[in-house]
Amino acid sequence: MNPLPREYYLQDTELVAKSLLGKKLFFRERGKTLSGIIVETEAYLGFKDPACHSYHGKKTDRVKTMYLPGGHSYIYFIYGMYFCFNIVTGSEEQPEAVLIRAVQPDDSSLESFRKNRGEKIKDIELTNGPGKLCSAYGINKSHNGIDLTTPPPSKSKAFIWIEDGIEVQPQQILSSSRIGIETKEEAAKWPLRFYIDKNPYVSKEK
DNA sequence: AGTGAGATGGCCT
DNA sequence: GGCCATCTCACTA
Repeated sequence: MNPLPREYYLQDTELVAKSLLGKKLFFRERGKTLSGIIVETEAYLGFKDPACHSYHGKKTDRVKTMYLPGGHSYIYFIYGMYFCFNIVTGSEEQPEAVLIRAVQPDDSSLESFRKNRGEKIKDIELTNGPGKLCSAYGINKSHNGIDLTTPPPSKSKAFIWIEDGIEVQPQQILSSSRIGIETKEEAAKWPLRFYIDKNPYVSKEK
């Protein structure tokens, strides 16, 4: 286990969103470790971003974990059925985050992912969307606010962390507007979604 | 392959 | 009461 350090997450949010492509997302609970390569992310830029939950300094119960230092998980419940997994970036005064939208499953995790998602789901459909990947990993609200840089003292507690994975060249990184925020005025156009070119595990082309 | 509706409940005004 | 950083299924073609 070799989690990326705190300093990594304190960098510029957009930079982190791009840099996370190719990294490995690990999740360990009840002695079982699942993993996949991050292939799609979105940046959410805090105070100045109308699409961000912390826009204009909003700090309701749900958004509180975004005010933790970079390198914590921010997980919220959406559409009555799904969870979205984000990684907090920046300092405590800077409630920004990166949404993980899709991963490419590691072979060692395929069996568990399918068990969590349903036996008839194709490999390609297991983790190609923010709600799908949470369901595949088994990530839910109980994992909100976890420190991704330091394993918990007790092994029985869940841990989520990121490690270096595959190398991604700058020219392999494409960007687009973010998914699902058409109603957020001009921010709907901001090119803050990043994904690996031609990777089949990306949620959708655009 | 692409479209459209329904599921389902926390969150916020 | 309406919105929502989503997904699935049934239906066209």
